[in-house]
Amino acid sequence: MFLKLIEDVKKILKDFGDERYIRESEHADLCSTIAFKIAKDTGKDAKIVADEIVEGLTPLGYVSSVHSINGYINFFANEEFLEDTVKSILKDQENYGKLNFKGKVLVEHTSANPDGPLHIGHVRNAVLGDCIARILKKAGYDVLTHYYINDMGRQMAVTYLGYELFGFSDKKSDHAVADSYIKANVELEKRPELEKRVEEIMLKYESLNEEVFEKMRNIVSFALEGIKQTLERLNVWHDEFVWESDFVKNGSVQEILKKLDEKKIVEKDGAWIVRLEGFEKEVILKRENGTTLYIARDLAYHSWKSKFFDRIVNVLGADHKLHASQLLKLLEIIEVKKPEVVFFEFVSLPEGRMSTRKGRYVSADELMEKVKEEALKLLESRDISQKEKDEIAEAVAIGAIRFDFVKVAPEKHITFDWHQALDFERQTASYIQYTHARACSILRKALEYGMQELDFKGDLCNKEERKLVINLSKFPYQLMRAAKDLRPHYIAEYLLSLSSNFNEFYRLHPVLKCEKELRMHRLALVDATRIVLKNGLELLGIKPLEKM
RNA sequence: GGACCCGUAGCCUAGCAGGAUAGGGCGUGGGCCUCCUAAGCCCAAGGUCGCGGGUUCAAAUCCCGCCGGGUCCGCCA
Repeated sequence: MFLKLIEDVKKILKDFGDERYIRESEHADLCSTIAFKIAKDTGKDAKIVADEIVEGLTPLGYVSSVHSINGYINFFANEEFLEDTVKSILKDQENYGKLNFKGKVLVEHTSANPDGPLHIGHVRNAVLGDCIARILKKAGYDVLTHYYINDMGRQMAVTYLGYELFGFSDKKSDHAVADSYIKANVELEKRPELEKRVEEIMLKYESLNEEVFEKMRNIVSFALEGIKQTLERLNVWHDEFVWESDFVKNGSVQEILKKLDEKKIVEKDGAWIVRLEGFEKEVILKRENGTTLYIARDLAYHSWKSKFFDRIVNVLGADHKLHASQLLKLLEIIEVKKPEVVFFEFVSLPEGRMSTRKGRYVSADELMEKVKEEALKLLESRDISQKEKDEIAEAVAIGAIRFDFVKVAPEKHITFDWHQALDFERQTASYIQYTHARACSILRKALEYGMQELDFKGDLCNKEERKLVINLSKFPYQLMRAAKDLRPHYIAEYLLSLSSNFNEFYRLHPVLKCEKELRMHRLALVDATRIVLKNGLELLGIKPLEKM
């Protein structure tokens, strides 16, 4: 509905309706700063320019009034806008917010090496990618998600070696794999002659040696089993798990190499080398021993992606920036559609960066367990069943973890802090879940008392209600911004502000105790808020609880 | 050394196609449950928006330089 308001403002401003100068404001429902721009170009006073513009304007559509103040042109929405906002939310329910973007989108995310369990760095990737996929889906796209299984790297050969030397313990599979992988790395330091075996495994795997191939696939699948359990608990979903080695197996890596070769850019000096303009570092496609490198397989994978999708999104750690820019450049050369890459910065521990190889990490499983324990403590004294407590604690814990990662802009470094991770007193997912539960509770009671009619009236709105409705109207607008920029934290910020608006309203204005007309009006508003919070939480993969 | 990212109160963070008193939260101090869930709400203190220049009527936001932190610069992925 807010998008409609913007359209109306554009219409009112006519020639001055440049969208770049229309923005949200704390002083109005919308404002335009076009007068400042014109003042700059013409050398006039912005105040006077704004006054002159406003003189010639007539409000229309959802806009009730236009004012010029200090160069700003302020717009206010009318009561019809408030009513239509609430009505369309109540009508559309879970579909409220849906946009009409069209096309097929592939989102690849997480794609952690299957040499151990997911750690909190992978969680950032998984949550970001999963939220982006949810947002794009709500925006109208046909979305598919991929986990790219990096089964061909050196680290997998070391994992294989670890299995040969130590086997796997009976821990959760991904943790068992990590233990042997870590031990194998220690062993490699002590006995450098084992390097030969590592290389042999890599060579045999790439040449599809039957025994090594089968065993490697089993090891990787075993690790993946545990990883999938973790992802499921995190409420992160992948439609497909794609094996890197399949692109070797089906010949598409060779095809890509041929394509590049035809472009006459490959130097063959034993190894296959491409020197890209503007890059200080050359790209190696093939080693002297004939095996391919990651980038060769990645090119094949992206060539495949480009055939089926209109928009391709990759979520990657910032350490992949060089690789990604080289990949993009090579894709450009062979005329293949390029992906949009969403980078996120590192999650480190107070004692430094994490490393699976060195066994220095906080696993996602450990994080989920500890956060849940903490959530359970808060529920101890509540008069609800143990089963309910467990379900609530689980939803609160997963929500808190997801929210903590999605809330901060991806380009910010995160230093993981246990104290912060376990603190529910902060404004976090549980704040939004609690607000949602509050709304549900009022509606539940209303139903119990036989007060099921809802009837929102624009003219009954007080200050807090009006503010709340205006913010409710912004949900599709915020979704659009998040989908365009691939920045899910807009949604997190939005839900916090909406919760705050609702809690202010809740404190000052009783719902169930007022006379009928006002009660029906407020109940409608409570229900509309409930719906938007629910839809918003679902965009972030957080369970909207009805009781807490 | 080069390239990229970050630097906003004691701590975490939003704002960064320039614009109205720099928003939140944690922590600190003080209030609010005979009333729809206090995982809530209100008030207060706390800010050279890393530093120095520049552009502009206007800079947290754009440009340049510096400082601090991170990442990358493998025939690893």
